[in-house]
Amino acid sequence: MKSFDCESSSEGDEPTMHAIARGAVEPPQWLRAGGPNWGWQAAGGPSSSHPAASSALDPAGFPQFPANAEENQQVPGRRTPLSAVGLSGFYFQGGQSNPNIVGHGPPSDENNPDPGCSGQSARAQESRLQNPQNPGSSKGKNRQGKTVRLNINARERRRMHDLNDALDELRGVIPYAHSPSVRKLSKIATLLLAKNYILMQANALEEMKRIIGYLQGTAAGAVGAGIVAPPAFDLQGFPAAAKFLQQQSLQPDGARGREQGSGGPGAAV
DNA sequence: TAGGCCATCTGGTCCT
DNA sequence: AGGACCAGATGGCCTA
Repeated sequence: MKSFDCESSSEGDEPTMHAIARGAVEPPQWLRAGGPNWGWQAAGGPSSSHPAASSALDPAGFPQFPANAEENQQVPGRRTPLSAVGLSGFYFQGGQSNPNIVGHGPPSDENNPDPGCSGQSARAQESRLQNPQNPGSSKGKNRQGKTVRLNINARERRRMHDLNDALDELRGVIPYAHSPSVRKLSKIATLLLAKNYILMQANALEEMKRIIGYLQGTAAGAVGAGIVAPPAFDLQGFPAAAKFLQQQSLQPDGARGREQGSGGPGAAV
């Protein structure tokens, strides 16, 4: 598919997507970036060479969690269902004047797409609408063949609509800038972003488990007394914990206690 | 104007 | 046989 050949995009929010979706497969980066940034951080991988990579670090582009479906529908570029614009049955209205477009019984709107609204090619429309000038004996068969073809087309259209609906739902649950002024994520962007979001969540979960295990492993009351990692304890795999402990060690005792209660950087985990 | 994205049509393949 | 799935082709829309 050509869409997958050239992923660079000219769309407004696409740059954010690229840095996130293609490069950020090393989630720990988001924890190392100072502050409770639960956002997408460019991982400095291959994607960092992408001209748009830096924009992914822009907090302004940071996720505003799940917008509702209504908001999604306001996003420019949103596909408009034929039925939603009152174009159901368009084909059959035309088909009545064109003997080649006939159906068996009352047609469903799915069988009657709107040639003016759809993006179908003129070639496709022409081949479907043209009169083949076949002999009368094959006319019935031809009509039946057209009906079969229309049914197949309708099913395929419905299938693609279902796929798009699923993609819309996916857009609704992954963090990115949901806004009427921001164009919705492309399909490929949605999939890549979702993939990295899952990886990030899994990574966060792993780290949280390690932190909990570590805290449970330390002597009771260690936090109140001032947390100090055991000499042999390797904090390399605990970026957030390391940062937390470092801050703890730099703060006076009083401030330390307050910080623990008010949810400091460590609380972001 | 070129490039990206998309919807649709279409024919092929596989499965039930 | 009919339906689901897939990929290629095509043209429209939008943006830089």
